[in-house]
Amino acid sequence: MIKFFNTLGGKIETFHPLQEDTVKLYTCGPTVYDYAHIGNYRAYMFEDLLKRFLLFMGFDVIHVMNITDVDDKTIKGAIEQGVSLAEYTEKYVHAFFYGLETLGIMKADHYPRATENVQEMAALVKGLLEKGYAYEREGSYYFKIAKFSNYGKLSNIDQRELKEGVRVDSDEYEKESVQDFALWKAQKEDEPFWETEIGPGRPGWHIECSVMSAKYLGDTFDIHCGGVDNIFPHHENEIAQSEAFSGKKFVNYWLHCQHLIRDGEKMSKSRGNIITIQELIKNHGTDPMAIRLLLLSTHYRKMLNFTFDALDQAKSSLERINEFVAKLGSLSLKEGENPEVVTLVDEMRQKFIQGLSNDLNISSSLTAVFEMIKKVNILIAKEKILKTDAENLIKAIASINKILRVVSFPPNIHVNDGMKVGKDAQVKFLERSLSHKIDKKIKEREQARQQKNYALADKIRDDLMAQGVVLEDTKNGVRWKIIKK
RNA sequence: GGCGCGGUACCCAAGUGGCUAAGGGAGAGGUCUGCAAAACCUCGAUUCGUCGGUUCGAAUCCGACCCGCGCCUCCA
Repeated sequence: MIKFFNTLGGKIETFHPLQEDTVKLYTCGPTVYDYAHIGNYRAYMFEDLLKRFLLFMGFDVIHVMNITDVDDKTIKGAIEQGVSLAEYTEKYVHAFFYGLETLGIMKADHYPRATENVQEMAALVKGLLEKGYAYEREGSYYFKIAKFSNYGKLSNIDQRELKEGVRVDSDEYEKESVQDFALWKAQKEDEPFWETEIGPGRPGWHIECSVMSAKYLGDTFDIHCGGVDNIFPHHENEIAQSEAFSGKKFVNYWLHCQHLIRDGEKMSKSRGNIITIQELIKNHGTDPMAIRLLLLSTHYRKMLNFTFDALDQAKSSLERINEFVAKLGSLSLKEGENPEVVTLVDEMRQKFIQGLSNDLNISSSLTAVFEMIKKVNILIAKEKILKTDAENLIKAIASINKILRVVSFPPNIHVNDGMKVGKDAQVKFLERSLSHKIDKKIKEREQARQQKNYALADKIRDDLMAQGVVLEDTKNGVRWKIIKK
């Protein structure tokens, strides 16, 4: 039984998709006016966890993520730089996908762009106009909130309780009511515009999600995600537009993730406290998988306070798992299977699934993994692990790694997890090309050690260390690995 | 002012009525080692923001309060 916290209603609910084995998922994508920061990626990471978990549980997932490539900020940026809107946004779109790939976030099935769906948006505005939910003022169109009685259901904001006198866009002064929002903005001088059946202009922000979700997922679909800051007004307005137009329920489950904060404050471009993935990797030498685990390991409804200390901790946790897998691969074991291990694997798997089933409680799932590692390590120390056990354990880790996707399997272990990581592939290549050279050095060192020439042995070890290769003397011989920062 | 989220060990973080309050990181001790490193093991909160209340029993439910943060304006 899978349960999620549904913002609509504000409680935990059992998840039932519209179709038994398919989940229709819409996640709010980036506005491509600047480089995405790790706070933005936290949302995409939470959505990745959700999606991978659903896939893991046997659902098909149809995933749509919009790309907002026209809005006030993109227009402003393009004008400032004297380039076309498309030219301006393209580099950020590119960077966005680079970030997804770096962090191992699965691709959506569709990435519709606002600029490619403008005519459909105009058609929706026209439809709302005909049904009396919209009105026109000087070429702009607004949604008439007074007409939509369900307004405020998602965010629990009663219309009357909206703070009076808050800032109103200077170009929207002609609205009937402050709370009404723009569906369509009339053409302005120097700004890009589209010729449509409702006149020249450009879409408002909320309309794109209503149009593009319906286009790929239908009038009603299962899950809609985003950051908590989207609850109001963005998602509230989407509901109003979509339901007013279709007369049907828009979305069954609304899932929102909390913010990533830094030094106690929300990370955002306007506050100037952002950190990008590129910055972490290039300036701090961070392993992208440590970033992934950090973003993943705090429950999505809890604020995540980003610190470099937390990043180090995530990296250490990750290494614990990686070391475990590497150890399993390097042991020389007797044939056979220990029933105790079979039970441990079963328990881990069960608890792992149970955790995620409970509103994506990743902490509980990770605990299951670490508990198993701990118990197996004891068995390894007692030499109670047999060959089949090691294989089963590796399979089990590979299996849950379909969701976590953070584990690096050493070159001698071949797992088909169907996913390649850029960084992993790089490291593996490095390992292969260095392998011969290092083996030679290790032999030299072993010789020196046998002759009790420890000075030479230590020098060889230090030299390799300087090159980022760590040697470890174990019972089964010398093991080496490349240290990733 | 309205609507929300959170406050559990040095740090991160589960647990939401009852066995010893998970797990990870850091630290201390130990095993291993020529020495290291790495790895592994052991240890760690009589206590869950504060104060009351309900209960045989509360970190968990109720009330009040304190603190931090977010949204109400573009924002993941």
